[in-house]
Amino acid sequence: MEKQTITIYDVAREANVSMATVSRVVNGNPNVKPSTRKKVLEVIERLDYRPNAVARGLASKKTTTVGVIIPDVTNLFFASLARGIDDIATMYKYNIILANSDENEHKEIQVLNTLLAKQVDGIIYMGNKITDELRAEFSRSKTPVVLAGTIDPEQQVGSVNIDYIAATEEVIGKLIANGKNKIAFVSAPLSNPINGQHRLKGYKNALINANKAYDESIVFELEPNLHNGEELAAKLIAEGVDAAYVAGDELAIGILNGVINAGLNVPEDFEIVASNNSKITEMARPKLSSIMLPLYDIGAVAMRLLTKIMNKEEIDEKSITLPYKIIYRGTTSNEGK
Amino acid sequence: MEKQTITIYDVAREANVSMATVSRVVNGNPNVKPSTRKKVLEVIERLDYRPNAVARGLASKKTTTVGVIIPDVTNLFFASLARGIDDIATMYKYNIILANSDENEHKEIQVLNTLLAKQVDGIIYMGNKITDELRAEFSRSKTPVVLAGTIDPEQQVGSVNIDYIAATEEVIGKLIANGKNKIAFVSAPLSNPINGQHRLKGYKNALINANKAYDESIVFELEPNLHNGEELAAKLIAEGVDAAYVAGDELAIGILNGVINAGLNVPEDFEIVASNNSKITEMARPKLSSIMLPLYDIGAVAMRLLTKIMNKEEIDEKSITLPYKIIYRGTTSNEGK
DNA sequence: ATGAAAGCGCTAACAG
DNA sequence: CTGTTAGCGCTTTCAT
Repeated sequence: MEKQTITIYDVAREANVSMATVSRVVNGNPNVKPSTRKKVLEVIERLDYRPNAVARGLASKKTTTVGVIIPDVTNLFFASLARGIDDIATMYKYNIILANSDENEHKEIQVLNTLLAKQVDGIIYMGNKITDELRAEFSRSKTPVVLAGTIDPEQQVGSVNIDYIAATEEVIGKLIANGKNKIAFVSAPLSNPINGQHRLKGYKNALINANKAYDESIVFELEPNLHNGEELAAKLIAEGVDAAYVAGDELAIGILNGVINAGLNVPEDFEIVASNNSKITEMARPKLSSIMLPLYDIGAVAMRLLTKIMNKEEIDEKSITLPYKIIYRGTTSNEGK
Repeated sequence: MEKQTITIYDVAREANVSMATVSRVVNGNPNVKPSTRKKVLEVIERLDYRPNAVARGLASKKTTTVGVIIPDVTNLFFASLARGIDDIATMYKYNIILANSDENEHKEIQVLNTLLAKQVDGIIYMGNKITDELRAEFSRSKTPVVLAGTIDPEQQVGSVNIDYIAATEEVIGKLIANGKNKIAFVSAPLSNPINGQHRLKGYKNALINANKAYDESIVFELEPNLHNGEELAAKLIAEGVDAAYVAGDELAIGILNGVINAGLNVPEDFEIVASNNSKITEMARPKLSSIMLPLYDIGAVAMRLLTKIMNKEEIDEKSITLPYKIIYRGTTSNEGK
């Protein structure tokens, strides 16, 4: 015999009140006499009643869940953002539906649509380049979208980032100040505006500031995994590169290990700066110097921004720029710092 | 003027059929004449109709979403499981609601309840010790639960794991065969049955096999983070330990770096074996030898198992044990292997 | 093969 | 402060 799910109606009957009243106490509506509230609460307790969020969602047109599109949870960079997102979501009584996209345009569209079908109240998107098709889908629905740690040059929707240009410029400047002559720019695909437009621009700016020529032959674009980093090390050394700015922590560790295994000393012969400061930068030996993105905060602030939008509050600035730091650890020479 | 959401009713009207028919074509019910199916499909296309999953969920009592309770997405071990879970979920048309619990009993109960309120079709739980209260909640609802990479001695619900005892026993045996005399057992809290009962048992077994005494003074229990590992290294060296089995990859890297920074050679003076083989084991220098848990697969199989249960299919064995491997990399001496 | 109609469990006016 | 009454958008018998 099936266990009968007990509904708001059962509670109403047992408590001798109407469904509306039960609904009121469940939702904390103050317009209920304390004594009847108490009575209802007792029945709820006794019957072990649990409101059905789906029914509630249908009736109220709000699901208190937000969709989160993430390239890959297994990537510490995004996982850290996701953690910030979830914590703030929880704080505001939202849950998150997490969907991996692998930065695949087709999957992104696909996932976005199922998220919308599930009537999420909002969406947080993390990824790379936002295709026109995706942008079109974003605006087609009136569901609010916020970008976390990703940049859309069109700036249609809210977003949270740091000033990648300034950060990169600063760090390259430091490398130059340290006496490095040939500083490589190593990056995940440049199709990502953060890499291709912002970080690269910061790199160029620093070069200009120092009166150095931009040399495209030491700008590398590759899939950001450990192996590619290890492999690139030899090439870097062969090119006479003596420092590298690396967009992608895993890539940075690969390069670091590759360079050391090749017999060079870090930071004496070769300096490296990573750019995300995910947990793994501290696992390297020596520990990686890195731009310190406030990963958790980016996620948290993005979610907070989304709650405001969902709540139709006034937003002063929908493109939020968070402060960054640069932390010089073992892969840069720290004299004079 | 508000954009009017278009419903199944609108489609029915425009296509001159009943809602039931539209519902049928949307759900791929074969009992529809091809010509009318075509007609309906055209209207759906024209009106850009998208079924409301919430309404569907209320009517059908199935939400096609599963809840995933995870200690912390930021932990590569669990993130890897989560990836396997999500991929298989997607394959079977489910979405996942991801909720971080921090292995906090209170949060776990809390989260479980909101998941149930949202009428998830099933739950995948990852964590540590399953408290009696949690176990009680599990059985209180008829929502199926599967444990991924976590052990409940009570074996109430389905679960997917490897044979931790055998794996640990094998790896300790190897360390002994390599001539190591004082092998520490370093672990995250032993309250987790995997650590406290299975892994530790494997460790003891190996000792017995080799006719060595169990020495509690070199069994360490601590929060599994990098810093604790680094700090423990000195103690280990002081104790005259010459090898360590470490349950927790981050912890293992900490110990590795600590030991090397103290001037020892790895693996000559000190061997280390990690036990989860998350991505970071390869980022260490030298790369960490490790028990190779099929993390992704554990998640994937757990989700697959859950789909079967949700689908009320016959389950031959609800406690699944996946094969493991041991991969000897740079932190163990590999002579004779 | 198709339609009518009764819910699914809850919220939200509205009335009192 | 409380009850009545419509729905929310879709699935699902049950007829036809």
